[in-house]
Amino acid sequence: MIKRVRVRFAPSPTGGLHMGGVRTALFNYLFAKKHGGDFILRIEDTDQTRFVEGAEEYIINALKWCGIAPNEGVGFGDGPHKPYRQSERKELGIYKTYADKLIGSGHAYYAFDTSQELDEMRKRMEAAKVVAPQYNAITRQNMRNSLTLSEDEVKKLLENGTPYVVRLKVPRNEEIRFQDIIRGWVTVNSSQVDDKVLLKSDGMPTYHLAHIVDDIEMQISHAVRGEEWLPSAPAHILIYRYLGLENEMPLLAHLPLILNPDGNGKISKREARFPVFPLSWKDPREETPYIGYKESGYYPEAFVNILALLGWNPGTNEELFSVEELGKIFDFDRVHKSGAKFDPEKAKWFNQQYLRKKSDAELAEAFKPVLKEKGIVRDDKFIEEFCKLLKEKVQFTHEFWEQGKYVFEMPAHYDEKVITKKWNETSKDLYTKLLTRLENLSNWDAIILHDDFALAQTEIGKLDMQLVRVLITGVAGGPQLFDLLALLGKEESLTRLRTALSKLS
RNA sequence: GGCCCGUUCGUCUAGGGGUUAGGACACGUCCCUUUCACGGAUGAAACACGGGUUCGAUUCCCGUACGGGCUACCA
Repeated sequence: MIKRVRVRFAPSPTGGLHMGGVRTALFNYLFAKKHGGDFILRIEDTDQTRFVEGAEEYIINALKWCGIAPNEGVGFGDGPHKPYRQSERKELGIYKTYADKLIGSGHAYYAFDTSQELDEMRKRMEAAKVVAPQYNAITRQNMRNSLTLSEDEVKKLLENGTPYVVRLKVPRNEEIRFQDIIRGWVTVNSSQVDDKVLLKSDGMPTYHLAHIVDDIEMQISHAVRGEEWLPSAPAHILIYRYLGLENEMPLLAHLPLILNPDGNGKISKREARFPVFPLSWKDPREETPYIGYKESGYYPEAFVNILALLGWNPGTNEELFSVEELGKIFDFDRVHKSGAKFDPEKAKWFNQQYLRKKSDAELAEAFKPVLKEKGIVRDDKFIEEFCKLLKEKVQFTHEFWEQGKYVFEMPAHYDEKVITKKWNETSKDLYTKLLTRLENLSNWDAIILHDDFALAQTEIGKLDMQLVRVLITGVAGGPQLFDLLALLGKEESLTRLRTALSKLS
């Protein structure tokens, strides 16, 4: 029997969703698309101490912006397995049922140790030169739990309402072998796995129990998550096994991490010199908000394209893909094992590629707010023409202004380098003659201007086109000069030329 | 420290027992353009190291080095 593909993205609402998380969501989404399956959003809010206001909403909005919306789950209409928020599922007693089952079969036990007692145990272990103190098959023998306490004592403690956790009883020395879709077979000895807490003293499940219960109940076919989960996967295998669900458990896929471009480690939101969040994120606990890809001028399709190629590739030389295309060709067999350093420079290039695919009208529409903000009024046709001229020069919409503001404003000063080099005592006379010629020109379009300039050179002397450009715009570079003159129009162009001539005397 | 995972140009990567080790970003040069950019061409640039296995290893195996992850009543 082949299971229907059902994958989930299951973040914790502990902050803004960063690009690594989005990439995990994306790969889940693409895999679901590829196999015509379901993509589910589950909110894993089992840690009440780390809950952050607005995080859940942010996650939902970010997925929407990226165009990788789940078809089931929190914020996306729920579905047959609702609720999809673990805190709500806990109220239903779902997790306790499974925990009780494990206790019943002797694979889990109650532990009454206080955090102080746990600290003391760790200190003792460290003093005894144990490098990694663990609550495990050895140390649990000296702790206060239902394995060391008598049945009566345990009963009494429970009746008295003594706080307890439920721990997984991990065997002392047993090979645990499991297959990962991306990494192949992984073998770990159970001596390396601690007796993981399954149910916390506040009654909430930990991730380890909760995700397993939910993946089973929600009929998840593939558990796709970051590499940071690989070390705890053996414990998860044990839980499935002790629950008698090993044959029903989802296939595992551990994704490589996205690494910091310079130096090492996972991308850090604090130190990064590039956006790490898709949308800007204001953490209620912090002063300054983080600016997002959206606010930095990235198109969602570019952002998604960048992410898709971090740790995966199509096996061809093509690099530009829409989400739809990716959903047809993506699969785990071409996902890497090793982490990928993120390159902000290449990210910009991707955005440029998408910007250039936009029509002049679309670009103009996006640029209008900038003009409006500056109090500049121009008709649509003018703005479109402007965008057409400058689109080859920009990577982001906001650069239209930086690159071409001289179209909308009279030059305040003239590029010094060019003036120093090219403006001499004969210039004023020469360009005044040019001005006179242009005043008499009846047609003002790029081709006519081009021809007339050529002709002018034979009649009034050699013109320096870059100098002309500087007289008109103030800056040394820009789009085709004749196109630019045509865009400015005769009156504006000549006014600028006159102004320059008088200022430069 | 221990455990797990990894390692092809600076970066993202293709490839995979016999290749001039391919592409993209960034960088250099040239062409196009009466400027800049775009585009085109081109250059520099990589199989971490040491042992095996093999006629032959960048490719397979083992070590080492390096990188990363994990090592909570966090996910």
